[in-house]
Amino acid sequence: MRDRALCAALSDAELSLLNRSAVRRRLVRGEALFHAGGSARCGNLISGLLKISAVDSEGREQIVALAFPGDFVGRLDGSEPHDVTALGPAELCLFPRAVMAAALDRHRRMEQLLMARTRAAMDEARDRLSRWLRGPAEDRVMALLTELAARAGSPSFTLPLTRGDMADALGLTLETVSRVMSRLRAAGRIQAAGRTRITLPPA
Amino acid sequence: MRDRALCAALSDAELSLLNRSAVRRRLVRGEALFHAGGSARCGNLISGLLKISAVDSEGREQIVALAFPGDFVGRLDGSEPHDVTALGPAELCLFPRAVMAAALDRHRRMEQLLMARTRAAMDEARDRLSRWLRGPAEDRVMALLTELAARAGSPSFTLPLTRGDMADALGLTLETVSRVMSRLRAAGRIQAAGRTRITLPPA
DNA sequence: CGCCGGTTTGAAATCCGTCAATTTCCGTGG
DNA sequence: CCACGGAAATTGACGGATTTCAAACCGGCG
Repeated sequence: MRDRALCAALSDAELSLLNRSAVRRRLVRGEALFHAGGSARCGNLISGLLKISAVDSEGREQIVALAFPGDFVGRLDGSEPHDVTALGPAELCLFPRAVMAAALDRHRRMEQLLMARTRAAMDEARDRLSRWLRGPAEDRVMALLTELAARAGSPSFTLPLTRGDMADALGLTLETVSRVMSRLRAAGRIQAAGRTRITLPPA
Repeated sequence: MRDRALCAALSDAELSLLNRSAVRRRLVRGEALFHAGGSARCGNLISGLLKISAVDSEGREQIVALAFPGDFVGRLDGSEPHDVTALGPAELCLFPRAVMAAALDRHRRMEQLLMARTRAAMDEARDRLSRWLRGPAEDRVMALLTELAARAGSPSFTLPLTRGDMADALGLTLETVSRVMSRLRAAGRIQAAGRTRITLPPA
């Protein structure tokens, strides 16, 4: 994990120093890590999957990003504009903001890594604008499934989101997602064992 | 302008040094600054408005961001994943990538400014996910107009986008945008003189 | 004056959202 | 081990909003 996280920039000595203020945290499905408004901590996702979401004025939830293992979560300035919630069992390594900020200040390489990640997150958000939130529902669902397969590193994977979560991510309703999944299965564009075991044909 | 751009971090001497490799560029409406794939330059938008867009497999364009005066455009690593096009007459100050990268390497403050901007751009993209690309067409159009009014610093402004551009930004069709604009005008939710002079009522 | 890009408007078809009824899955307790 | 309960998912019907296709309109510029 360490090589995937920001800590890759640190020496062993520095790492153990940082680790003294580290807090391990485990979440279960649906448990909130942060709420919109602020947080005193930030850190890395070790395992599991998080959703980063906003709730609009009508009370509907929009997922603006997913966090995968190795991703940095939280803000250095404590301004957390979104809710961050576990989609399943998840494990994190958290630090007080001040500690993280000091580490970044000390290690330029670490700061550059964070910069690169932020850029990547921006590109991902923009990508989603074009690939997940336009066009017919079928295309959106396929785009999401394709992304998850890519992240899983295999065309066969366990779907970590409920239909409702998928709907919130894609800007659709739960029912539409369900119908589309059924249609995709019937058309042979995906294979499904149970409700969460998905396989994408080579195509 | 300088105080709004990254150069705010530089001393006069450093600035004049940097300026020796600066290139001024003017664009007319529809003229491309970058094409998806790569570019050798990056810099600041001085005046005018740019659209940053991707073209999907069906040939439709999705605007993933707008660039306003003072915004940084281009990438330090040359990987430009989007098309960047002028929405109207625009003026830029460009540098070779290597020069910009060296300046950032030398001036930590400048690098931090760029970092802050990248974060802001990410938040903006995520915001748009929830505010521009879901809900009824009327809400989306109003959200765009409100944003433009805020950027213009006045409830009365000249619409810099064609109906087609608005549609590409909002994930709608040109016709729907036109219909919605007519409806909004009829309902008194906006005032329009000619096709581009817009005024938003105080609300 | 007439072209042309941009815009408006219309009518029909389609897709998606809403409301509502079932059904499936899965963990829990008997 | 099975039955039960509830959450998640599926499916159906219907209405409305948006897209699509098509035609007409406006305004600037050669």
